[in-house]
Amino acid sequence: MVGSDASPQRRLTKDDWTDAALAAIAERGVAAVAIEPIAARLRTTKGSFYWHFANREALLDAALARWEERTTTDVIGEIADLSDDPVTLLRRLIARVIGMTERDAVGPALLATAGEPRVSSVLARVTAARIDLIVSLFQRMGFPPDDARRRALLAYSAYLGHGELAHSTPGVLPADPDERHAYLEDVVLILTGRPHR
Amino acid sequence: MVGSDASPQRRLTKDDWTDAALAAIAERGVAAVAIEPIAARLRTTKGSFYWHFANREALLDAALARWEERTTTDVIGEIADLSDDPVTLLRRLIARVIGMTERDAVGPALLATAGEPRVSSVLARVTAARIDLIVSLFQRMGFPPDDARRRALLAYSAYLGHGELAHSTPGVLPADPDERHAYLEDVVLILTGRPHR
DNA sequence: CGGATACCATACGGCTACGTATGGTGGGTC
DNA sequence: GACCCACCATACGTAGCCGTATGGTATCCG
Repeated sequence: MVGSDASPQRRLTKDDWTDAALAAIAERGVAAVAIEPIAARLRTTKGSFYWHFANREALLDAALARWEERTTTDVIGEIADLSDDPVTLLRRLIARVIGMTERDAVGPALLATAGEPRVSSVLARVTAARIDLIVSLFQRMGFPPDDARRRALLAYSAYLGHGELAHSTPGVLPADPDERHAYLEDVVLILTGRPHR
Repeated sequence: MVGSDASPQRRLTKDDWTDAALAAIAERGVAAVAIEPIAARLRTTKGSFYWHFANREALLDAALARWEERTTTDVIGEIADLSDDPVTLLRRLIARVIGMTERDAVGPALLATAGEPRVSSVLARVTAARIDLIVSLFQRMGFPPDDARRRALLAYSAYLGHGELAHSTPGVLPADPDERHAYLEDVVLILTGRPHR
């Protein structure tokens, strides 16, 4: 349920195929990047595909590259406004996750296929960039570097895990908007709070 | 890298096939539960498989059931000794996760295939059981029910996410044992600490 | 030691996906 | 209006996997 099924009768571009591949990944995993099924969804045939791409691998690479770019540029670039105070930024970052129950399902799908080298290298870059951003937020809150890194790891783990929950068993997450907001506030307080001695 | 490839020349049991299927899931996802490749790994043929099982679905069901049983019995039963104090239990629970870098990779693989009904029902049960356990821990620490549930959600999200990180990009996690221990202590303190006003 | 039963190998047909080859078609350009 | 080239459909051969059918071997049991 991402890019829908495309209009019937117009010419396709390389990007149409890439988007369809990402939609397939989001729905049924990397293994679902198969030319003929996607062609059927796009209401075209392999003939179109093999004009735009050399083979299946090329399509997968293009999809991964597109996701990497979108993910890093959008999320990180949009958040890291660095004019606001770090707690606000962290809250915004977390809200972005908690807010959308229907998240981008590509990330989870890729995590499951971390075995493939192509996938794992993309994942490594995206993960590192995101964690570094969160580390910098905690540092700007006054946490010493080691402490900041541990908190960032915890925060990012929670981010990933929340995504998995939303995608796999959304029933356990708060459905009511008020509860979601309370949860968000609680998470921020817990992650930013100095523990009692 | 779980069950290795089995000895060459003895008779196989149903459980041998089930274990091999779980190993396949751990390595390459649910889609890797394919009879002929697994048969090759077990150094036998489909003839063996179709004597023990009706079809591929039956094998997948058996593998999922086995994982569910192992997961709930082992982890929950072993932790929920309920004689110790809840903070110790939580620490033990978290340590079990942080401790093994090489985790059981079946969980992450299943999360990725939450689309399939068979997978999702197993996941729902396991997830609910685990979260309920953690909720009870926080309640026994004195947190009111709503608060306890939110903290449990955060803790379980972190659990899942940590597993994903360990499985996909272990490089970002602390490698040094001392650092791992410091991380564990920090996580416990953060998750159990009352936030400052 | 002869038969029955449990377990396995092999061969087959059907399906689906990959990749290639080759022949359309339609919208720009002179 | 002839042409060309970007773009697509169709047909083909190959390969991997499913599920069935059927025959083979090993082990137990009387």
